[in-house]
Amino acid sequence: MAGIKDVAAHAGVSVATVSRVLNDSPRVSEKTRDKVQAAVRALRYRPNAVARSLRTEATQTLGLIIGDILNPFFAVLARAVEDEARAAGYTVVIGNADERPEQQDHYVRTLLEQQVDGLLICPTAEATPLVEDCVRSGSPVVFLDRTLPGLEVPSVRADGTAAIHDLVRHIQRLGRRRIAFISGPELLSTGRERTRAFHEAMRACGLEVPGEYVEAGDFQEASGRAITARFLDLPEPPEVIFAGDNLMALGALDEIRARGLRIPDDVALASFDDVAWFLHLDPPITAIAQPAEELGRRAVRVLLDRVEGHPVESVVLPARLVIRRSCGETESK
Amino acid sequence: MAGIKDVAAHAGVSVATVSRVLNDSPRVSEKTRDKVQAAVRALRYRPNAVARSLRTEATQTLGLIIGDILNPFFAVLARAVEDEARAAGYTVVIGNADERPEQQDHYVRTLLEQQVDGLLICPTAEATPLVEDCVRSGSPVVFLDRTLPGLEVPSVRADGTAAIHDLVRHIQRLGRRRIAFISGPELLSTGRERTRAFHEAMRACGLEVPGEYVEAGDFQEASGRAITARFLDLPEPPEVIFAGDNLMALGALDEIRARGLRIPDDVALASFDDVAWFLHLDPPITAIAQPAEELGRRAVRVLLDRVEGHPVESVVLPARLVIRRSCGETESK
DNA sequence: AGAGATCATGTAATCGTTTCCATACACTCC
DNA sequence: GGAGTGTATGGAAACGATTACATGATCTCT
Repeated sequence: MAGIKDVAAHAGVSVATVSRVLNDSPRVSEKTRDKVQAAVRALRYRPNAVARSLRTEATQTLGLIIGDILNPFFAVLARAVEDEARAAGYTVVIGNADERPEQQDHYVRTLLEQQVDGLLICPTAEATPLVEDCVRSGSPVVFLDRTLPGLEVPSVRADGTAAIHDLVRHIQRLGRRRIAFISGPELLSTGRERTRAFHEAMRACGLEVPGEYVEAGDFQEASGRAITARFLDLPEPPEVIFAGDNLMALGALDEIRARGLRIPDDVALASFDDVAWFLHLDPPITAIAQPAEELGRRAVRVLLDRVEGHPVESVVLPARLVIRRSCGETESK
Repeated sequence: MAGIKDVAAHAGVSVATVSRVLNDSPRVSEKTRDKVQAAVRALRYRPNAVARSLRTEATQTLGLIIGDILNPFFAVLARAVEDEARAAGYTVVIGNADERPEQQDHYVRTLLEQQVDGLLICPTAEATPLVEDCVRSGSPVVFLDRTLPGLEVPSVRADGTAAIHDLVRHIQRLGRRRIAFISGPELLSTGRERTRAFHEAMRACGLEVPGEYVEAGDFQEASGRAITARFLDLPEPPEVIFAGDNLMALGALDEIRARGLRIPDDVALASFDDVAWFLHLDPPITAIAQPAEELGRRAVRVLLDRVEGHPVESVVLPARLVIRRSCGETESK
């Protein structure tokens, strides 16, 4: 593979000059610039980013660690992160933690060794020693979607509190009161936050939440289905089932269908997380949409600000209620 | 950041020895090994992969260029590639070409500069000069899902021919004959192949294919919807609409629903590509499933064989028909 | 006991860039 | 015309690891 030396020889100049041309430094005469560029083309020279990074101590690369690329929410996030990063001249390396702390650690370690310029993490469960370490040692890290308590790390996330209030009020106006919630894992900040918001909203609307009406799943399809089954088997089953994320909503949907119940007539369904195909279901599912693209973009901007040493602040964007038909026909205004 | 030199100083040995311990070379005494490892822990030393790569000329990184991470088919592919690569000690950098040749080129260039050890490409449209160049210059490239004619590159893909035959026969047995096909772009090998297989299958079953019953979309939702509209406006509309990929099937579904038609009673629907939520639709969609995980895994294995200089062969795996209810109730056996 | 083999360790070159500093040449100005 | 000021270029030292080769110590065998 041709190197900068070969280009220099071919153009009859020194490597320093070639390097200057490549990084279009101003101090190069028109003539030599042309000679060098001709040599570059002739030899099909391609700069070696590894060598460059070693010297400049910057890789123009960001790391992104997410729960699971197969979850549409994360896919959208990843896509947005990549687009924004590319626009800023960065490449993104995505790591799939698969919601397992040890695999998350694997990626943190690998990405740090690869000398990424910054790291975006959607943290799984509690902080691991490695993550704490790397935060403490000052690596530029930004948390995305989720946060970890007790760590001084800027984060970019959505707040669903208001939207959950809106949802409960919407349901109440449609004349239903018995709402059950499939909550997320207590270990995740998003799980905790949604559960708290649900209770608050119910109280604010003057609605009861019996203990059996809230059960924690693991954000995966199977748990959504199992919990829905238990809800429906209750002596007094709920009129509405609200799932804490899109995968558990899917599980709930399956269970409801399997029992031959109709949505929304027999039981209504709503979900946290909006995904493209909710719109295509029959009936379309009422959901709380997180601004996923915006989250991804903002996260990159915050991270790059950190990398450049600017002071940064956490970002919280509101989620919003998207009313469709799965909780009943919308009241006319 | 502590380097190998600091570790050496701390342990009272030379950098060579530290390096040997790190790469667990056998020629190190038990005692020094312990000393070095202690120093590594004490200093929280983390090897610099950039420096290592420069010296060893290997980055332990693979590049993967796909059409769009938001398409569930590619998401599954990406996930499988990553899993298999990680198992082999490699990291994967994913590039979203967004089905645009120039963006594909951007990633090819960037990934080559980053010195990836191998490149997996799902090529968009025709070969660009850059891709041809890089293939000709012997970079280890493997095509995934799609191929490019005229280039000597091993590929890993699924063949849907047999499954499309099965589908047509299935539909015929259910008593329908007028099948329309939303085909993919002529520029993509997958588009061409599916169209050819559809025609063959129809002929083999003795069914007619009027010219108006085949129209090419772009593998995106909107085109699926528009083409479906035209099909349904035909004087003699089809009894079955077969979409060439999952996104166009979604578009078709929307158009059918928007007209208040019932599936499968008024018109049946089938899709190439199976995605998780087809199962959750009402009715569940009959589809042709590609072995996406297997494709991803095999692609990595073929690529790594190439990287290691072994002779490799292209892989073709069969797609298979998954019968659900969107074409009518299955005949009892 | 001395030659030769074996083993642990160290010295220094190297990978392909960037960049600091020196240099040489051409101006301008008094 | 010599001092001063730019400007284009080159030489060579980094960056942080790996590794060929050298070295000195210890062991084995006759």
